[in-house]
This record gives sequence, structure tokens and C-alpha cells, in this order.
Amino acid sequence: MNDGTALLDSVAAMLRAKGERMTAPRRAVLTALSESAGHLSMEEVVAAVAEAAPSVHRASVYRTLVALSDLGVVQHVHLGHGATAYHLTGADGPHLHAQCRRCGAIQDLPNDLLSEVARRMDATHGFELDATHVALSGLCAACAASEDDGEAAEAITPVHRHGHSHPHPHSH
Amino acid sequence: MNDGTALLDSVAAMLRAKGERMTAPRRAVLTALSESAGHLSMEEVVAAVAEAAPSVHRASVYRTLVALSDLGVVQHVHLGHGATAYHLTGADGPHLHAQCRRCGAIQDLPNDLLSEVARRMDATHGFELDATHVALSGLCAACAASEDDGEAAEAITPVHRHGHSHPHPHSH
DNA sequence: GTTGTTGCAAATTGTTTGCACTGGT
DNA sequence: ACCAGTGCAAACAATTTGCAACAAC
Repeated sequence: MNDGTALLDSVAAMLRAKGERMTAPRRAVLTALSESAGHLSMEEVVAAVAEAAPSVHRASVYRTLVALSDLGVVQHVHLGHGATAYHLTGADGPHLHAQCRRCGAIQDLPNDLLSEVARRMDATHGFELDATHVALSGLCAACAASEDDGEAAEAITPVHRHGHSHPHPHSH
Repeated sequence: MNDGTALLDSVAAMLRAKGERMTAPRRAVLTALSESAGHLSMEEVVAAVAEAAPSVHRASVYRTLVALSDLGVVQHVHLGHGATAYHLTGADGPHLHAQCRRCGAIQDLPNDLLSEVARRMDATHGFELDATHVALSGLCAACAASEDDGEAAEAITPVHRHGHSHPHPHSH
């Protein structure tokens, strides 16, 4: 999306600083995340990498995501149903995520949305909330509307407002 | 915890009303959840059932949790890292959950904690928040304190304040 | 040249499913 | 007696790991 080369170069520098290396699989993963500009599931990263660099093995994508997470370049968000989404850290700064339980779309939210709640939880329970690593769950506007219309939207094609997919069979 | 017999009887009635049956595995799962009075992972339910009723097969626990979920008697909460916790529905009424990312303890929270946020999300984004199905993440009081003391708590033995365990190796 | 990383295949872990049989009603 | 539900084993899916070959530095 942005200049991908700058990203690759800066990450390469960070890697070298830790005695690690910039390799083809890592470039491919970074490029995939950068181009999507959104939140990708593991499977989606694997798919994107497979398309751009077929020789890169699945296992390398797993290992790369771990390595880049350790570096701090990549972060993950836990979605409902055990799914996890990955995205570049730098992108838009820290923000919250909300996922529609029906269509799976992920929506970004300002990260001060829960600051008042966080303050209250800290005050009353001593719990230090970190809301960015888990997506809030609910119904997006579109799905809420169609649900009001008498459940008729049961079989609509999922809308991937943020380039996301979660073909989970269960109904929660 | 409460009178387990009343629970079993009422669920038996609900099952029969749907043409389904009360069986030994279902009794075992209900009893396990009832006695723990907290949130159990799949593995913990399997373990508890295995202890009380060794003849009950693992697969039946899976199927039973699905059946009881369909009945509405059991609910699940999605925790970070893909884990899922199960609990009886009736217990304390709807409530939110917060999980400590370090020790894994789950804390119940009043379910109106996010009502103001939910109102705002609905107003500004049309998103209908349902906060009870996903646990908020953060640091509990104990772990937050030890982290302030210079990271020294890195290797403490996990405290299961709520009868919970999550032996995840990753550091997030 | 050294050694971090990869591709691959096998091992592991967690969950689901087909089927004959058991047990609740 | 009927048939929902079970135990079991095999299928399946997702992720991890051991290791020899490779390539970034």
C-alpha cells in the first residue's frame, strides 16, 4: 500500500540488529500484510504468500509470523471462535477491533473508546485492561438491520468489509 | 454447588421436551460444570468427567457440550489465544469476563460495565455490542503488581483464582 | 565460512465423524 | 421396541518440530 520497500528495509535493519536475517519468506509475509492493509487470518496470509511466492512453505509462514511478532513488527488480535488475525503494527497506531459475529467483518475503533472503562476496572478491581488484543463481538450495522427484518439474512454472502473471512460453521 | 439434583432434573425435563434424553455423560458434564462453579476449558471438563465417570468417552464430552449449548443450558466464552471456556448459563446471570494474560485467571464483571460503550458504538457505528461472549484481556491486580516490580514475576506459578488453567507457552 | 532459516516430512495436538451397539423412554 | 446417544477408532485439521540443505551476512 505505502512504499513497501521502506518497510522491508526498516525491518531488515531491525532483524540484523538482532543477528537475524531478512529472507524471501519474511519479505513475502511482510508484503502480504502490507498490501492487505487489514487484518489477515493465518490461512489468508498463507494464501497470499502462496500466490506471490509459491516456493515458500506453509511452515515458514508460521515461523515468520512468530519471528516478526517477537520483533514487534506484527501484532495479532484474537477474534471470537479461536481465530486469530495478524496485522502490521505501525499501520494506524493502536486501535480496538470489533468483529461481527454473523458476517465476520472486522471494524477498527478508536482506542480511547474503552479508556473510561479501563480506568474504572483499574480502580475497582485493579485490573489493567488491554483492549487491543481481543476483538469485541457483536453485530455490525448491516447484519443487525437484516436480523431485525425477521432473520431473513440467514444465508447472505459474507461481506468482508476489511478483507477478512471466517468460514466457521457453528452458530455460537 | 447448589443442589445438583434440581439442575439435573430441570435439564432432563428440557431435554425430554425436545425428544432428547438425559444420559450418564450429560449428567457427568453438568455435574462437573456445576461443581466447579466457574469457567472450565474443554480439557478441564474432559478431565473432571474422566475423574467422576471414567467410562465416559472424550468425544461424548464434546458432543454433550454442543447439545447443552443448543439447549441454552451451557454457554461458552472465547478467551484470548483461541481458548474457550464453558459454564452453566443460569449461575449468576449474564456477566462479562476478564482474563489475565499472564496467569490466565478469569474474573467476572458486572454486565453493565460496557453498557455506556455499547450505547456509543451503536450510535456512532451501528454496531450492536455483545460483550459477554468474549473475555476482555489484561493484567489482574496480582500480576500487574509483580510486573511493576521489575518483571521479576516472569516465572511465578500460575494462580488459578477461578479454577482455571491455560498452559500456553507463548508470551503474546 | 558461519550460522540463522528454510523446505520437507513426520510428529503432535485438538476436534469431528461413521458405525455398530447400548440404554433411556 | 424404537431410536437418540454412546464408545471406539479412524479421519481430519491445524500447528510444531527434527534435520539436512541452503543462503544471508
